[in-house]
Amino acid sequence: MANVNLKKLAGELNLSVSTVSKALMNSHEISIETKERVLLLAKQLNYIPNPYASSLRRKTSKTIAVVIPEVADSFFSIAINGIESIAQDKGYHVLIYLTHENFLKEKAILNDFQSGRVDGVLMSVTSETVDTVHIHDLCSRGFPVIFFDRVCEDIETAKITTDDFESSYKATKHLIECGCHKIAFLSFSKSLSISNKRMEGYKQALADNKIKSTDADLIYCTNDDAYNYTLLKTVMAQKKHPDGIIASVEKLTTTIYLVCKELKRAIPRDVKIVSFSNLQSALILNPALTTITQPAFEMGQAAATVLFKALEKSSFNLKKEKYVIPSTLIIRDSTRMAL
Amino acid sequence: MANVNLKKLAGELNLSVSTVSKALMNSHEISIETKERVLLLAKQLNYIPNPYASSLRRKTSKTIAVVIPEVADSFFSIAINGIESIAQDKGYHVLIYLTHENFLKEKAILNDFQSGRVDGVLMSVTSETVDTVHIHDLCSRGFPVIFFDRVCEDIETAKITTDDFESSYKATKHLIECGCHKIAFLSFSKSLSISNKRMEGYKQALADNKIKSTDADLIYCTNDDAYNYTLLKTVMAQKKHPDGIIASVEKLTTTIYLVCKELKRAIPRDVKIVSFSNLQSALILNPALTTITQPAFEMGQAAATVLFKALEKSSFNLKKEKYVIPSTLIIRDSTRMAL
DNA sequence: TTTATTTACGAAACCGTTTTCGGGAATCAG
DNA sequence: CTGATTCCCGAAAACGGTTTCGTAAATAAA
Repeated sequence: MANVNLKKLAGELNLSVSTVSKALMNSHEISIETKERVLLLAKQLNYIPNPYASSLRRKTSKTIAVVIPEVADSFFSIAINGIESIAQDKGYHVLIYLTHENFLKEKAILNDFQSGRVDGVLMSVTSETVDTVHIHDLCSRGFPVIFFDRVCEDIETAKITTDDFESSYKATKHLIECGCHKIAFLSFSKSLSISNKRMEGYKQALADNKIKSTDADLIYCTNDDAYNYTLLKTVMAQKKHPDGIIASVEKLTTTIYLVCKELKRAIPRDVKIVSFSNLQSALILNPALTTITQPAFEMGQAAATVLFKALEKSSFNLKKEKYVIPSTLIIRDSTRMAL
Repeated sequence: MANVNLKKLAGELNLSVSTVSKALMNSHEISIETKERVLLLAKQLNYIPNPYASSLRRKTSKTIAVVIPEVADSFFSIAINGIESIAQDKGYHVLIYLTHENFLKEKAILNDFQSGRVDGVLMSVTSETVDTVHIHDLCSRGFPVIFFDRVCEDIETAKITTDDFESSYKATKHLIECGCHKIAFLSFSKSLSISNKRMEGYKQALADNKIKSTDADLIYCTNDDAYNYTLLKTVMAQKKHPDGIIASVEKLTTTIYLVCKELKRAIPRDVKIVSFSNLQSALILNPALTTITQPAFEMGQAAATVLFKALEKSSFNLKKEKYVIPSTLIIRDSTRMAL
């Protein structure tokens, strides 16, 4: 492929390889005239340096990794957008790895990073991740790890999150103010801190409003849509079904809507629904969905920005970097009182 | 980072670097006992080869690129899923590049591939791409380029598409059968072949059913949501507004729904809508959206599969590879007659 | 026994950069 | 005029693998 390299340029110009290299790097050791000669020919021949030779020598790859559970989720899609926008600015390349919520995959992917393939990683852990030695290993080697959204509590490194507790609290309070008495919380992982924080916000709001919380109202969904469907169906089929629901993850929205449709539970009359979601189509749903919308793009940008700060200054202390970017509760028809 | 390398292993084992390397590659030149010794120590010390040293020497990177307009679109998200699933199987890494429908970005990104950074590219061109020399350049150097979804007609290489003409024809016919007489087509690019094929299918269906097509019914939307909103608003505000609409791209769905809501045009009573879309939430929209759903995951997988065939056999002729995976028309409430 | 072949390994070149080091020529200070 | 700097460049080592080639020893063939 890349047929024109430094040696070729050097040959054409009657210069040494090292001189050409330095000229291209705008080194002060090289005279202006020589630099111009080199630049000119390099442009003419469309010289493009071999990134792998360069990475090998410099021990930096100008590449970062993004490790996420999946990409078919608008939060992660939009976050990638934010990450990529910063990376492109900085001239970095971004490798994408999907774990599909599989812990072993996550482990294998991170293990590979010891090879020096990437200069740092932005990640959201899987819902299965409880053991964190694979991440700890990387961190202890000084490898930059930045968590965004789904963080590991027990690892001290940069974390970009949203205000999960507070926004969940607000959403729950909103449901209560709308007259809900029996509010269910749809969790999707027992281990994920993000899921637990949201649950805590929910519980706190109930407590503050003197509503007793039952464990029966905590619905543990999984990554399996079919399973979730039957689970939610049994929940909503009960005579004393919840009159308010908080879905702690976007993908549960479709399921709960379908269940309500099937069971002829009218939203918001029979049950009011609010969901953590970044779906652009939330406002054209039937009915329009009240959402807690996470600042996905901003979180992606923030994560990338922090990483690049660390890459630019090796003394940069990632452990101190904690950013909490607030989510916004957008009230729509699915929680409307008079309808 | 990667402190344990071949030299280290060789030292510990009293072997030469070349022997260790060959042992790890399971070369026949190395005795079984030596191989076992090497493998054991490599595992113990968690040896991970430096990918860049290897790429430099072998002139292959075990990395592919995916170049797409954006990722916050369910078609592309799902397609990435398909691509990544195959790549992970094959032990390849995938670099993501977003063009944001910007031709110059696309050009710069592809130009960089001459460096040997990636072994091949899967791409969907921008809506601005008319000049295709940058792609031609790569192809003529024998660099594997696989188009998926948004292809360039004038470039002979592997193409994975869906049946844009036929599915658009079917959708239009469906609208006609639902009693629509004035059907508008929402295009999003004058140059994109995919957009034009869909338009042709639409026109053909009109012609076959003796409905005269007016240029006024071809609505050219852009990448700017706000612009599209006002454009569609003026269209739908007319007294003789369309009674049927085909949205040729997913992102226009939200816009047209909002416009109808704003203008109190009832769907499907006043206007019936069908959209090219992979939104999972289509069936819980207000009303549920009739879609032409593209086989995004399968297209991604197919594209990756073709690429890996080419990478495994250098004699593989990409020019002959054309796959058309059909879309499916899913009829829902937004085109229902009696409502 | 001699010759040919196989087996198992090491030395060294190589991939294309970057970077250190050294040195000749020119410029400057004394 | 001599010595110290500065300017500009090239030789060579280095990065960490892979691959070619050579070769000593063991084995097979003649």
